[in-house]
Amino acid sequence: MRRKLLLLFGARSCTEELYLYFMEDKNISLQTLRRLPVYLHYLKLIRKDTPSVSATAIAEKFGLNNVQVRKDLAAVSGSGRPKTGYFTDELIVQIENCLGCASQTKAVLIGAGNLGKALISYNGFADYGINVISAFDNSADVFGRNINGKPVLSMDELEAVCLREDIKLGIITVPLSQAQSVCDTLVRLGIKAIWNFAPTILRVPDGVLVENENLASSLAVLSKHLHKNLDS
Amino acid sequence: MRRKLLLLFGARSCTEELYLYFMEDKNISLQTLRRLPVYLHYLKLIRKDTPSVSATAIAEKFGLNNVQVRKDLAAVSGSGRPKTGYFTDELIVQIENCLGCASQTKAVLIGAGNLGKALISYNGFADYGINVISAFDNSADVFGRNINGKPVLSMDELEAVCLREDIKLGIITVPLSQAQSVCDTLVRLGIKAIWNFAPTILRVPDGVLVENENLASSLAVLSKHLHKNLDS
DNA sequence: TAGATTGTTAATCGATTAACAATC
DNA sequence: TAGATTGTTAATCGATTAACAATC
Repeated sequence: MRRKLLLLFGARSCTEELYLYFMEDKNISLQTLRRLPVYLHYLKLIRKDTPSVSATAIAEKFGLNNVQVRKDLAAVSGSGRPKTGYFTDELIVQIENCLGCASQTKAVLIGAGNLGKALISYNGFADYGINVISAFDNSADVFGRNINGKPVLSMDELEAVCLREDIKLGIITVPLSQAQSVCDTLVRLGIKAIWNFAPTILRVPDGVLVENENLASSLAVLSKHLHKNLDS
Repeated sequence: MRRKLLLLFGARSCTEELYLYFMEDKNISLQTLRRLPVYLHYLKLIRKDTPSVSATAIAEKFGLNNVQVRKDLAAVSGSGRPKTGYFTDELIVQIENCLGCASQTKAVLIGAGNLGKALISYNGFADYGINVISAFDNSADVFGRNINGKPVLSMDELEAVCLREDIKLGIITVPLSQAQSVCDTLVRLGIKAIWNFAPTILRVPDGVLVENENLASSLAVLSKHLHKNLDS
């Protein structure tokens, strides 16, 4: 697809060309987007020994359908070659570009309980260009402390920090009862993407994306599977 | 559905009836299963003030389609009444039964890094009948310590514990590089369900369920959404 | 009775997979 | 050239939504 657009280049105005370019890039399916980081990690692991890799080999590695992998890669690359496959280094760069790993996105985390503390201590965010600048929590246990070099501030300071730093991403790790009201506050402060760990579905206006990391939902699936086997 | 089966009761043998009962119970769609805990939490919250609740009201609360909620509830309840809706307490019990909240499932956790520590400190598992009995890690930092009253044991002891306690659920919070080999070990020790936090897709034989809590995938979705908005 | 609500059947939508043509 | 591999078009599958009949 990308290749075709580049061939067309020159026949259209530059603006129109760029528009089409971005439009198409946006149409990556949600499921594809979720698989791309898996491929990316794997490719980084094998890059030293394996200069080129085929979709078939990746599919084999993860037990996926090879057409699925090829479609996923086609969405970001378009530089695969029959017989050869894809150049590993090239593919890594293309996936990273698609995911926006190079950019720096500042984020805040609300709720410094066990899970919140673990997340702020986790250093894997940087790989995706995400930088959690501070946590917010009113509880006396954590308020004022430093975790992983990041300050835990009072909720009173949330507004000032969000506006000053132009924060676009919020991570919610508060208990269920506070989740929706924290969410509403974040939206009011201009946040455009929310990573929600509370076991609920948050209501947000159009243009704000919520990604639910609902541990309860996963537990339900696992628990059900175990009981299914017991029943039969 | 359930109601129909109960009406048929007596016309069939008891064994056949029970078989059908469990078969149908198993066919709850994956997505429905993921939403049930969300409803359950909400119902518990409102049970005091709200003796009965309609699917429409629940749908409204979470911004879902009301037919979807009704289908979800039909899968576990079948006791809804036109005009009234569902009795809150009854619905809670029915969802809990479906999810197997009452039973006790023992689990082990492999990898007591930041995330592993947070999960073992999290007390919400009990709500789903899951009891993490111990963590396993060879790192000198954590090995031999107690976290939230649960011992962190050496990996050498994993086999003995799994077999002795008849463990069916394993939680993987090790780094990517060790994830598949830990998974293989757990499968060999008879584990039937795996909750995987490593950013990869694990390969398992038929009959073993893997639930991926891939933080990298979620970050990819969030990161992409933020960049989409910047581009346009 | 009238109206709110349930539950079911059919239509739509998105994602996966199968079949096949194109290419190095 | 022959064969491996890509990329595309069509078929399938599961989940969501719309339309409607049933019920208290």
